[in-house]
Amino acid sequence: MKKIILVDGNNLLFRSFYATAYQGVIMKNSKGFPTNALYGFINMMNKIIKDENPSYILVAFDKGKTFRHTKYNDYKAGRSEVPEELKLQFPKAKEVLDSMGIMHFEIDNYEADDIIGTLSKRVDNEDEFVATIISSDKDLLQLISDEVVVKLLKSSDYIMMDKEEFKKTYGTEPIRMIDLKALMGDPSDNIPGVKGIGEKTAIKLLTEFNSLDGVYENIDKIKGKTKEKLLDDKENAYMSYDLATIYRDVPLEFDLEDCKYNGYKDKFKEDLEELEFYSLLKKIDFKNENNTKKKEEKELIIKDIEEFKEKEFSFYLETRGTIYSKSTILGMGIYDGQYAYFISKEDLKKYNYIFESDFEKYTYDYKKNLVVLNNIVNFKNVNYDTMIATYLLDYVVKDDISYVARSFDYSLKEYEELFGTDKRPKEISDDILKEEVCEKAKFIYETRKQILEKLKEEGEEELFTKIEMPLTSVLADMELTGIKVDKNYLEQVQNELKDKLDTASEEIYELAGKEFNIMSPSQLGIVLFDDLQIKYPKRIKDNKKYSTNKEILDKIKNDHPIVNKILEYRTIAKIYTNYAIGLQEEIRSDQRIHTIFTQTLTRTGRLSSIEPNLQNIPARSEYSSVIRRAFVPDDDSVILSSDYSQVELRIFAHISKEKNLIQAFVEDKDIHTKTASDIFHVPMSEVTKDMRRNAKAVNFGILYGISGFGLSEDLGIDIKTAKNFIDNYLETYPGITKYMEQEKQNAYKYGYVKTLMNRKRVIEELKSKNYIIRSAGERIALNTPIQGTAADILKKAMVEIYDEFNKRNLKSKMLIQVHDELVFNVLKDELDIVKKIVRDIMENTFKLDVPLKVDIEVGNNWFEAK
DNA sequence: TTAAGCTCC
DNA sequence: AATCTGGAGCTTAAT
Repeated sequence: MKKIILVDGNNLLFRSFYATAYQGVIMKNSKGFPTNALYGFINMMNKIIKDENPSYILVAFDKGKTFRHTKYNDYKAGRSEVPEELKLQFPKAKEVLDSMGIMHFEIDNYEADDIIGTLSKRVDNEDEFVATIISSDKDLLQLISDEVVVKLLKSSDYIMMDKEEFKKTYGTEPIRMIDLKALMGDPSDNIPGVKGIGEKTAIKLLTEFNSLDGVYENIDKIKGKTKEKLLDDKENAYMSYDLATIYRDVPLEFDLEDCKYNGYKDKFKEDLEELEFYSLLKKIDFKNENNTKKKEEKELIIKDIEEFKEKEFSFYLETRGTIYSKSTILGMGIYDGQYAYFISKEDLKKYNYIFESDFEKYTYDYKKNLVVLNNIVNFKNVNYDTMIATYLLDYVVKDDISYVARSFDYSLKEYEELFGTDKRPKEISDDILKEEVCEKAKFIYETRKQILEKLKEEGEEELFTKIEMPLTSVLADMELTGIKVDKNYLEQVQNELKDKLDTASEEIYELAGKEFNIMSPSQLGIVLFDDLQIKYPKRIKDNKKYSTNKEILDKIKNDHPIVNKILEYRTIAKIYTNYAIGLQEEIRSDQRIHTIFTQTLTRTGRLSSIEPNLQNIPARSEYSSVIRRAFVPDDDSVILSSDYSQVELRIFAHISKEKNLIQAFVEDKDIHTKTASDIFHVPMSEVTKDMRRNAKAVNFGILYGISGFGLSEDLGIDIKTAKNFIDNYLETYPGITKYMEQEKQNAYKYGYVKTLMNRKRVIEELKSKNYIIRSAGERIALNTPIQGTAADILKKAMVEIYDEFNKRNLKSKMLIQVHDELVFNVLKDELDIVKKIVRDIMENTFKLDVPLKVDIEVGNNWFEAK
């Protein structure tokens, strides 16, 4: 029996391209030729040769305009453009296949799918061959037969799909993949399917009725929404069926026998050199033609930790579970540039001295180490964290190190591959664990110089070493400290709110004339707009669903007494579940809440706070005082809150260099009154409350790039007046118009923007052909430097305040950061000095053309301190 | 799992 | 023709 490998070349190249390109970084060689797609492609081809040991292989490509041989030929024209950087890599891919001795094929007006479909049909029709198809496109699963299997690519590995496996997963025959797609659609392939039906529903339908025809023949047996959807989209379903069907009669002038694999040629080496894939060059065994078993690349030697001689090293802590309060320690890998070592969980304490040395240490997610190993290991001189560094380079960073490793030619096993999912956890053997954590430590060590070099190129060295790295320790300390919360008090609040909710809901049922779920937008919509016949204040769009959000309810609150009740119910319900109950559940046995500050998540440089989120505790609403009173100081202490006054507007004034705005801040005027005076052309003394309110909305709107439409909605005025406000504003402050134009231009030119401390954000949206997306990109370009600089400044202040507290041996503690506010537990004895330190540092840590101003308040709980 | 809604700066 | 304010997290309903 002969085996032929059929590879979907387009699919492979696309995958490899987008695996890295969406992070905004496209790998190029020194000549500037993009190579990211080629890297993954060649790597995968090499892996296929190694794993499959094929005698016959063919890589198929799309050619010409892509269309299916159906009556819906032009449908697929809607697929998005291929990026230029990817297009360039196609010819090279084919050239490399030649030098790898692998046949490839393309033919006008057919897709790779069709070629593979045709060849697999031939395999089905004769006796000598079996086939293995390789792609990540599930569409191809329809080709599975007794003689044809599909290996579905998933990250760096693949899943074998044969007839049995398919049946297990989809509960039906492979040919029904077409019916499945007809129902669920495939956005990536522009196949619409039936709107609102996803994979789960589609599989259920097919298990019951076997085929698309079967579904429609039995449509009366189907109930509710699903039936409606099916009937609404019947035409689309059948069109999708045709689109999803792979054409299997492409005119081919060659046969299976012609697809012999010939083995690597000398030119392959040259190609890799030209592409500068040095790690691949090392890995590939060129002499072993037609692959006998290969030697692995240089084995990682793992020695006994007892043999470790002190020097600089990297370490990687493996834990099960990513939330550190709930995670278990599995062990630690260490790499010293030559050898690797493994320390088991039990031994970590014993080898603490290794981490306490003065030698430099590098890791990934240092904060997790500090929190999880608190009281077990004392870390000293850890000055490099791959997670932080790559975040600053604007890679998308996840908890899983393997994710970012892919961007650096490294393939590390993914968390899921090693540990499975929450539902299906996998057991991991000690040997594999040991090897994997050591590989990870090695990755940290070996990419460090390269990554530091990139940081330097971007001018982010100081941001990294002086702000983000030290901040990691500050945040770890804040997380470990936590904030004291009065549980009894919250319980009491919970009970009171519960009563209010009960009363309110009864009143609502009374007014509605029936009982219903007030929290259900769809039920509420029916009550308001159908039962009570309140006029819907907006045009109802095609999707024919009523929105019942606050904006809508505010507009109709004079039409019926029920509306205000519902608004009230919603607010109380939110406070009740999210805060009164939610916060209680997060209080640990030490009476404190320990949030996690994510340092590598936001695109602007802000922190975020999770489990629970302490950055969205009510502050303005009626019930904010009730919740904030629950946050209390320790014994002999008070809560101190210190927040920047209008920090973003001040930064805006500085960056735009708008004289009028700068002057207003320098003279310490009420900025919104001043703006009102300027845009309404009245003296400051004559600015009315209403004028100030309008000016304030414009001030903030401008920061976010609001339109006349948005401002009019915000202020409840007509669009024309709103536009007028904005025009007046821009006329009054010409520097701002100029700045905005320039910033946009730069963003288009470079594809990214930077904050005052060089934090970088790549803006892919600016490349979009879609006006809406591009406009969003422009607003991002304008807002990010401002929001990001504000984040930079407060982070810098946090590090300095923390150091100063330590230097002076103060026992007061920084507890929470809320973007422009810091919350402290301050010992009463230390109140004066803390006030002074915090104000001094926050106001002076970064010099702008306008002064920075902070407001400090103190109290016996967070409410009193605000 | 996704969308809607609401909380914060 | 559709959209219209930047950055987050959490809960509930609905599918």
